[in-house]
Amino acid sequence: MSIIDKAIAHFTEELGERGLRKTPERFAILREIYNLGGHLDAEDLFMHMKNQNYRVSRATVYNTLELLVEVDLVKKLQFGNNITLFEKSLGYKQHDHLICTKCGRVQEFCDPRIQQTKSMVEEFIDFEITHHSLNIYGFCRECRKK
Amino acid sequence: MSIIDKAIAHFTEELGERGLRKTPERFAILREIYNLGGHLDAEDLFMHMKNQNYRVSRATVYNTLELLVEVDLVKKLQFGNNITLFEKSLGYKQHDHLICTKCGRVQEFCDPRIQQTKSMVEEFIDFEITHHSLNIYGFCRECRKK
DNA sequence: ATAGTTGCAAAAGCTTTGCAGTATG
DNA sequence: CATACTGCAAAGCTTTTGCAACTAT
Repeated sequence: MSIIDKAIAHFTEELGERGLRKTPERFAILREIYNLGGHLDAEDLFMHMKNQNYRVSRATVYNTLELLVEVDLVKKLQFGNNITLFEKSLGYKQHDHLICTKCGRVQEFCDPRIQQTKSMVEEFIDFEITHHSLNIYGFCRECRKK
Repeated sequence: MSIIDKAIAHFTEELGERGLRKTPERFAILREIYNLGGHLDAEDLFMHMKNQNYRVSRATVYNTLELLVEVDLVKKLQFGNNITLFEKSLGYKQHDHLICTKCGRVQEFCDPRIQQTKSMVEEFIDFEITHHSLNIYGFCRECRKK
């Protein structure tokens, strides 16, 4: 069973549990995100759907993205001030992001230390963590050369 | 010499070096941020200035905030989707933030591990770091009790 | 004197909302 | 068939921009 099929199955189940309707738009958007891959914003996604002659509205794109974030199929990323991107999350291991402020490129990286930090926070500050966001900004290798 | 005086001195120097004018509005905004303390957004700051009968415009508040971030006197924080807050940074040691998604409260915490992560990124990924943002979201002690 | 800055209001950009029509369960 | 969901366009919010007036140097 491929990742996309697992995602669709999970979405179907969640929609059922929540008493929400299984509309074709919702599945089309999920499929598009998983097929495209990478990081994309709401407008990108909307245009991609339009270009393929899907009849979807911006409102539905925004609503569905929010829903997909809620059921953990998509992660919402916030970089800098007004850059919001989304990425598929099923089958992805935990990672954080490096953002090049010159060329805008986004790289992923992993460091288990963040897990230790989170454990420390839960234990000593008595804070119940739902999620985190670690972004490191600077210049990527290519931009440093120039 | 108090923190605020150091901040003013630093700002004066930076403005001089950059050939920018030392306008009363710029210093008034800097003073307001350091006097108020805590986390505040652009609109808060604008209203505070207005209430004290300062004659400043929103544009100047935004421009000056950006300038203060550039000269490292103020840090810009981005929480969730559309929450941008600013905090004074002179005399503050490095820290990150815990954001309660129920009551909106923002707590600060320190963990030296983030420095190790940054060193690792610089060394092994060849990425030149300028700054980072680590936000942990969840429920604070008070909200967990309810 | 002369640019850099400011205030004001309009514009821009992204996201949400209202409403009438549509289609899921 | 009832009503959750959709498309469309208008409205909302925060931030930016354009321009005439002002002022630091």
